[in-house]
Amino acid sequence: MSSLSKVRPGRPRLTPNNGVGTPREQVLEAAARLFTSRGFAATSTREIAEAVGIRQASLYYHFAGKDEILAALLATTVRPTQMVVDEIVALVPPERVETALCLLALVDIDTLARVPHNVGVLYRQPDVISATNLDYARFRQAHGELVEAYADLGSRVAARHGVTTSPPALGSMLIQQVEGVITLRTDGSDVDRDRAIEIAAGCLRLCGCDRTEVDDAIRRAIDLQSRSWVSRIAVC
Amino acid sequence: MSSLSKVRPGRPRLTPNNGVGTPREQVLEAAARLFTSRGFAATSTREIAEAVGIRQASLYYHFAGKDEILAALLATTVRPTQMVVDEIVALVPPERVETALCLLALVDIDTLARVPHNVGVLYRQPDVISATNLDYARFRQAHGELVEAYADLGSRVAARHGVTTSPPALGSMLIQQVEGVITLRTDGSDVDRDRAIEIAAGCLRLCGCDRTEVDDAIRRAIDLQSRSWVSRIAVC
DNA sequence: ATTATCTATAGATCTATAGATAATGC
DNA sequence: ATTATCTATAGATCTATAGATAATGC
Repeated sequence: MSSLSKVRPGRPRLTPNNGVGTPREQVLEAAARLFTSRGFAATSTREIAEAVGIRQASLYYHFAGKDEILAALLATTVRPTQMVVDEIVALVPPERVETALCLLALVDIDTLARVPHNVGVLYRQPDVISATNLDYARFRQAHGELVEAYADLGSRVAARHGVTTSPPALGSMLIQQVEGVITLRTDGSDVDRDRAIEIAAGCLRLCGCDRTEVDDAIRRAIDLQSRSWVSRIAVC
Repeated sequence: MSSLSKVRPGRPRLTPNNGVGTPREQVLEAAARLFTSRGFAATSTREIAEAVGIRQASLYYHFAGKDEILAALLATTVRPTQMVVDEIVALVPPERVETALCLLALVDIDTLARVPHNVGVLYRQPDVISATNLDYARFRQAHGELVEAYADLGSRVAARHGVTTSPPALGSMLIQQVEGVITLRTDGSDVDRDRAIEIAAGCLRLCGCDRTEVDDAIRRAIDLQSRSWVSRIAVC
């Protein structure tokens, strides 16, 4: 049995369907790749169709329009971390806030480094923001909650070290650090395990941890990550 | 005498010229605002012309095309910091690396917070990157040199504190922190002096400085900045 | 009959060019 | 004469719709 999708009804494509998944999924995959690499407004429906291997008009059987393709993409783009923040925090005893922060950072960095196309970056593109009013608000809300989680854990760590940075500022500095992964990937660097650990260590130092505390928290967080389900978070 | 531009030859505009600067500058200003807020590909030449108050075709008297407008914008967008890194570093005695790093960060944050439109963000937009092959390479080069300056200063500070993060990784973490200002501005937050200092302090902590070292370096850097020409860097 | 494609095309842009026009400046 | 605009428009897209067609499935 072939790994190709089983033969479906409907008129055959001019170039045979060699893609994986349903046609709808093929469109989303191609659109994700083109939107993130060339931009939403700069990508025509024709280019998406060509990437899939169908005619431009055939897109409209699956989606009502270009905006709908974007909306469908954005809807699937909750950063997996957002689903599991609470579980991550609950995994660590409250007196080990450093470890919790470190684990959150590591999980987040891992997912950002691994998602196939960085669909999350679309929310930073002005053409996307002006194209979708509804979804953008929802994304900002969810993202804001993640920032709050960083702010909460971070400022609890910071308080122990006399670091007086305000929680909101600290939260945005921490997530900025983690989301540097997106920039690195865009620039073509690969984010390996060592790099992930360096970034997580940076987060701890941002909160005022000294070297031994950083090393300790990293060790514990890596251990927790390797033995728990959080390492197996779905990557869309 | 009026503050409006003096009357020029040429057929008058349908709507009188109330803008400041030459027509060329008016086009660049409008394009900067639209490109950064709505995206390059998503902005039509008609929209630029309307923002200026002229007809779409009149743009072509000043620029050969939309790409030329973009190129002219990008050409004026060397981050002022890039011009003065060496001077900033030279301003501080070599044994005070912390202060030098802090000063560099403060100057950089200040300029990023104050440039009228964040034209630098254009280089992060995929449609811009694929539209301009030539200028992009030059920008990356200049930006890379700035990252190296951060990497150099940062790792000299880090070495004193047993922080073993590799210089390139540390450099990108530091600039990531500083460029968080761009994200903040995009999100509508205002970056005041206190916020700038918090971010600069974060840079020092990233390199392993403890609280007293951070406070000391901040104090010295602020003093240097206030008494030297670097506070008066041109903002395009 | 249902499904998923195809061809063909309308209508709305959008970019860029050609040539006219209304000022100033000599 | 020179300058900076204007009007008009060609030609190239680009999005979306209408209707035909070639498969499967009952």
